[in-house]
Amino acid sequence: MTAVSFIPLRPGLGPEPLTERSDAARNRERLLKAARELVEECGAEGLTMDRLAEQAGVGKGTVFRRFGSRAGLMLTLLSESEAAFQARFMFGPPPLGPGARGLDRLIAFGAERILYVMEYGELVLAAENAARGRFEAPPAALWHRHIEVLLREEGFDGDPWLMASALSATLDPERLLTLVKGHHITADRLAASWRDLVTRVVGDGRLRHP
Amino acid sequence: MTAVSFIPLRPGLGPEPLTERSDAARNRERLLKAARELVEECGAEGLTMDRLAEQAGVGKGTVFRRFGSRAGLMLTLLSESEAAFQARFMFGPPPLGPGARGLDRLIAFGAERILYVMEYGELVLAAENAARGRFEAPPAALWHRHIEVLLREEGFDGDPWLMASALSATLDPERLLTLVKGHHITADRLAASWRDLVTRVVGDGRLRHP
DNA sequence: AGACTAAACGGACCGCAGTCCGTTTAATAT
DNA sequence: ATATTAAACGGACTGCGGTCCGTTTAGTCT
Repeated sequence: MTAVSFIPLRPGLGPEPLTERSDAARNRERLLKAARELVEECGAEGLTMDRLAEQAGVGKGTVFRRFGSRAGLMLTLLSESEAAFQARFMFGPPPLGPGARGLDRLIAFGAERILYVMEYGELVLAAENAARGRFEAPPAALWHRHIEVLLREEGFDGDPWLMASALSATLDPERLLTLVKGHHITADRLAASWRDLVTRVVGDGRLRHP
Repeated sequence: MTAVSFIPLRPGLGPEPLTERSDAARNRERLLKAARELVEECGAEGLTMDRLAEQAGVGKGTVFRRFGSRAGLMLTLLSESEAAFQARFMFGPPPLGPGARGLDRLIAFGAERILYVMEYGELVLAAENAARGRFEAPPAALWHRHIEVLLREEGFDGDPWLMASALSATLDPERLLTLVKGHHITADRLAASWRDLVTRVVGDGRLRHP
């Protein structure tokens, strides 16, 4: 298994070619500031690339040069909170972080993910499909690996890669948001169902061999 | 539980207000013919509403009047095969249709669904989110119910509605297509993983109490 | 300071889905 | 036949994401 680099995302945060031209840096600041303002007052879906360019006092081409696409921009806006989330389940305290049993970490992971989507829903949704290019590296791949590892840790006897993919699909932001906003399902109920699902999937020994 | 009407979809197939004006009927035929031709030669993603209107020799407004949206059009193009699929799992022979045990029907359902997505993938994808209006009634709701019923039949002790939703998410066309086309997973492997998943979820008695 | 160059810039431009509204027309009533 | 009218029509229009390419400029080299 190859090593997983921490936080593979960061479309436009640090100096990309190691030295960034001053005007580029200035415009990046302007753009991020303007983007946060627009999201603040219009919501994520109210942010259009034209409006962003105008608000930042910058040409439209510059916006796309920097972020590649709208999804890439959203990914950038999310990168801090995503990184924090990643850090918590990779290095944080149990039961989310290492130190707890795999099943418990899985349960905690789902619960936290649900809360995360509740909080950043709009952005997450808008960031979902960043164009494959030299931009973006969506965080989803990391959860997938994470879930797969935890399944293996629990001695999952099956197809851990695909099962991890299936479990990830279950936490899809669009599904979660539809359930919560459209069907008035509570986050607690979602978390309970997730707990039930993963428990059955790992085939909890306490249940199977009482 | 309220009755489920068979084939709630059919945006523009039959005479809608029971008597359809002759020019409307004529244009509907033209549009469907042109749409099928375009999909044939350009694929689903190559079909644009402008091109369709032109090819059919019809104004753009007419296209939208008829189908409501691009997704609505795709839904219409799919309606025959969708109806056939529905008929098979609702009224067809076991193990897909009634007569088999719930778990076996679930397994068969997933396998068939996977094959279906392999075949009509592009269209299914393009049809995914039809606008909520007087158009469309996406088939997804029906599968959800179907899965829920089968879970209950197996004596599922949990939150059958949400679990059915989670299992549906697992069969999401976008996920399946990404897996097959992007990661070269075979349909067989997908079906096997689905089988594994639902077996664990219903908590197969043969496994739990050997 | 002046020349050079690669990078950054910006806005006109494109194709697309979807809307609006003035015009045409099929069916019906007289 | 003619008048009426509700429905269907069609294409100009909007707003969007994304691209292209000629122009400007920051940093460097002499």
